[in-house]
Amino acid sequence: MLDPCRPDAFDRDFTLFYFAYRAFTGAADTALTEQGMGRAHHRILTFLAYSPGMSVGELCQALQLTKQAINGPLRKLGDEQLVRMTPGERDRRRKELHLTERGADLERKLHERQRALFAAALEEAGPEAAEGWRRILAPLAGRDWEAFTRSVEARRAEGKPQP
Amino acid sequence: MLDPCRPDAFDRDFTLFYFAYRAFTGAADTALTEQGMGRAHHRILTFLAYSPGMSVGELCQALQLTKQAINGPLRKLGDEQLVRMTPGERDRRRKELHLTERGADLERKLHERQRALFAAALEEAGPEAAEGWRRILAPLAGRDWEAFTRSVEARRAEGKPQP
DNA sequence: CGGTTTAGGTCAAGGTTGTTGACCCAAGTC
DNA sequence: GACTTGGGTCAACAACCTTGACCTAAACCG
Repeated sequence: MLDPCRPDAFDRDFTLFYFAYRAFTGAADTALTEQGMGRAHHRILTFLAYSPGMSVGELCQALQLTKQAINGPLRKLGDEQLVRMTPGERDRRRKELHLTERGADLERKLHERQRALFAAALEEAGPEAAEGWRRILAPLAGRDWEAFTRSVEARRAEGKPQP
Repeated sequence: MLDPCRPDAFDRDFTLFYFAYRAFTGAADTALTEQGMGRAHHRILTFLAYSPGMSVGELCQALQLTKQAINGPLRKLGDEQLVRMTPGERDRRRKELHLTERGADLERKLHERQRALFAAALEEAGPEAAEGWRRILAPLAGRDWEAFTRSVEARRAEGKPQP
C-alpha cells in the first residue's frame, strides 16, 4: 500500500490543504476587514468559541503570538463588546476571556458557510467523512493540539462543578 | 441531524484545522529558514510538485501573490538549482516552471513527515479516512480549487501527447 | 512581614513580507 | 507597424509581528 519512493497522491492533498485553509480563513478575514479587524481577531473568536475561559497567556500559547501582538486585537474585541474579560476567581491576576452574546453571534456569522459545508458533507458522505477528516488532521496537528485539547477539557471539568 | 442553532461540534474542528495547518507549514518553514528560505519557497515547491509546468502568472494566481512578491523567492529557487525555468514552446514569453532533481528531493524531505502521517492514518483508519478528508476539504476550498485542478489536468493532458 | 515570582500591559525600535504604482523589454497578435 | 500580454525591476509604503525594557498588581514563600 505504501510506495516508499514517492506516494505522489499526497502532492494533491497538500495543495488541497492549502486552498481549503486559505478559503476558510479568507472568507472570515474579508468579512472582518470591513469592521477594521483581521486574522488575529478571527482566531481569537474561533478559539474562545471552542474554549471559553482561557487566559491571555493561554491564548498567546495557543496562537503562538506574543502578548504584545495579542494585546491590540484583544483590546479592540473588548471595546466592541465582543469579548468579556473577568478577573479569575482563584487568581485575580488572570483574565478569563469569554465571548459575549454579540461575540458569539459574530463567530456564528463568520463560520456560517463553513458549518453549512461541513453539514452538507456529512449529509452526503456520512459521519465517516468527518471522522476521516479528524483522523488525518489530529496526527498532523501533533503534540500542540493534544496539549491544547487536554487543557481545554481540564478547564471544562473544573468550571462545571461551580458555575 | 442538523442543529440549526448551533452545531457546536464544529468549533472543535475549526481549531483543529488551525493547529493542523500551522504544524503542517511550520515544520517545513523552520527547515527552510536554515537555508534562508521561507513560507513562499515552501509553497512554490509544493505547487510545482503537484503541478509541474506552471507559468509564473499561474503561480501568482494559485498563491494569490503579486509577481513582485513571487519574484524574489522564485529567483532564489532558480539560483539554488531547485527550480528550472524554460521558455514555453508555443509562447516563448511564458516561463514554464519545473522542479529539478534537487528541488524534488527537497520537497520530498520537507513533506516526509506529513506523508508518513498520512500513510499511517490510511493504514490505521483505511482509505475512507483519506476520502473523508477530501470530501470535507474540497467543498471548503471551493471554486478556486476547482479552477486550479481543472487547469492542472488541462496542462497534464496537453503535455502528455508530445513529451 | 518583605522579597521574589507571575500575569498582564505598554512603549520603542526593528524586520519580514506583502502591497501598489510606474516603467521596462521581448514576444505574440491584428 | 500598433497594440497587447508575460514577465522583471525599482521605489515607497503598510500590516503585522518580533525583541527588549520597564511597569503594576496580585500571589507565593521563607
